[in-house]
Amino acid sequence: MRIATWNVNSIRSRIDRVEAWLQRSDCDVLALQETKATDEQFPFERLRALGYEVAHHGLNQWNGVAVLSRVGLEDVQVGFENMPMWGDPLGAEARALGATCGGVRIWSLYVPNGRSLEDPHLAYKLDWLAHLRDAAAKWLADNPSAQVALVGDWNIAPQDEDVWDMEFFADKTHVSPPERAAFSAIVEAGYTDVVRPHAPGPGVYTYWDYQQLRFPKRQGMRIDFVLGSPALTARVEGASIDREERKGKGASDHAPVIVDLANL
DNA sequence: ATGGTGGGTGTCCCA
Repeated sequence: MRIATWNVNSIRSRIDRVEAWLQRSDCDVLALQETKATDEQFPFERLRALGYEVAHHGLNQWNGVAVLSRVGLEDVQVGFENMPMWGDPLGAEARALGATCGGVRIWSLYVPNGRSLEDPHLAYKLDWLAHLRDAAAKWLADNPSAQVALVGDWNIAPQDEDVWDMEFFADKTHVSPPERAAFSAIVEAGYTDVVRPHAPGPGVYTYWDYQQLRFPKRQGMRIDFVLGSPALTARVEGASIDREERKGKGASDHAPVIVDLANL
């Protein structure tokens, strides 16, 4: 079974690319982030026509997460337990969607962007991650052999090699100790980065800013991850980052991240 | 040539 995650940065502007990618990638499950669409605007039919069941959660032009599956899609859940809210008026943002696909509990996650070290959005991001940790720990406590994949755009570079220049990021988010601690807490709760062993760094990234010619200059960040529960991690046979998809006109600023699981 | 972006409900906000 092949699963993947991809921040598409607007499904409406990227639908041709997503269709073409699905047609060539032999993917069974694809989690999307930043669909930037309401459910009404989401192109369900074009994806169903490719053989996928589709669950989407989108409230407005921001955020938005989806799960596509051709191996079943059951028990869809919008948001995780006690997920923090944001905004005025206070409300849940469309940042987490769970679904069971082929026996794997997939969570498509779009972790809040902290914006800057002084911004209240950073505290929101840390709180959101702490509650995700609590929810994910409980899923494993309830069933230690559960196959769970926490996938998506984490907006964190956990190691120094995950950014192109630590000096550039010295006063920026994504690499700060509190953010890295929040990521580590989820790892310590039992979830493993299953891609890194198959795509070692340095210089291996999943995101390149549109600005400043970051992609051709190979100045990226590794911020999109697939974290597997122990039972899922045991099934991983390979993984890759589809850097080719970042090339050319009309690319998302993120590349798809792909994981291959042994059949049961 | 020392600059160079691209989404969205757009002339501002968000990444």
